[in-house]
Amino acid sequence: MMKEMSVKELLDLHYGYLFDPALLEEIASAGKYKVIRKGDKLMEIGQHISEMPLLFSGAIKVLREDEEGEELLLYFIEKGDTCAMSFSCCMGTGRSDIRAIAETDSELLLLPVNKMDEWMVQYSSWRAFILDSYHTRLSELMETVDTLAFMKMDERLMKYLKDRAMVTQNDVITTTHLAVANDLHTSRVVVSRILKSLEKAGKLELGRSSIKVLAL
DNA sequence: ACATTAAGTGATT
DNA sequence: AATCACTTAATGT
Repeated sequence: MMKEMSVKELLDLHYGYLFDPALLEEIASAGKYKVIRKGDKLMEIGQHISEMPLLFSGAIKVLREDEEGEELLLYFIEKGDTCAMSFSCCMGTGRSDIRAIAETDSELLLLPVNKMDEWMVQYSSWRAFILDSYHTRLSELMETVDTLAFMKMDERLMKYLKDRAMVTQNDVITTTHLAVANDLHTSRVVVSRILKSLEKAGKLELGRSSIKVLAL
């Protein structure tokens, strides 16, 4: 239906109001446009980072891993967002602390870190954007910490499902209880039990490999 | 038809 | 909330 858009057009559409024309031009020429499919891995723990993603559409899931290789979901990066963390990561160790996987099909632009550095001093709009992104990421991280520390498993699960429905723009989540358990760092049995009780409470509808969130 | 994977459940810690 | 053990149900080949 929609005609193919050039990178520049996509940039103008999603970020035009944020950056000044000169910067938009630079971003368009320096960035590498990429389309990724659901489930694709964007970043692995320990992998070297030399680029920062700028999301046009879709959502990226950011995970942490413990010593035994068990995962834990940190947060989602949505369209119009970026991961400024990768910037500081490059300045420091240069290696990723996290794993990033596409939650949905997504379009993004990869920006080389050295360029970002230049833009920081040249463009105040870029500086403001990075700072704001930093703030957003930190807030989300703190929210995750709160969730982990203060909420019970059933509340955590419900929040997780709502978040996931939100970023995918879809109240039906296609996943397995096992996959959910891995994201929340718990066991499948626990997830199955809580999901059942949430269904009885009328908050969900369960199917094989699908969960429909009703209480949005 | 058979094997595999997803989900449900009681009992125990 | 986690783990074990076992069952049932849906799906893939």
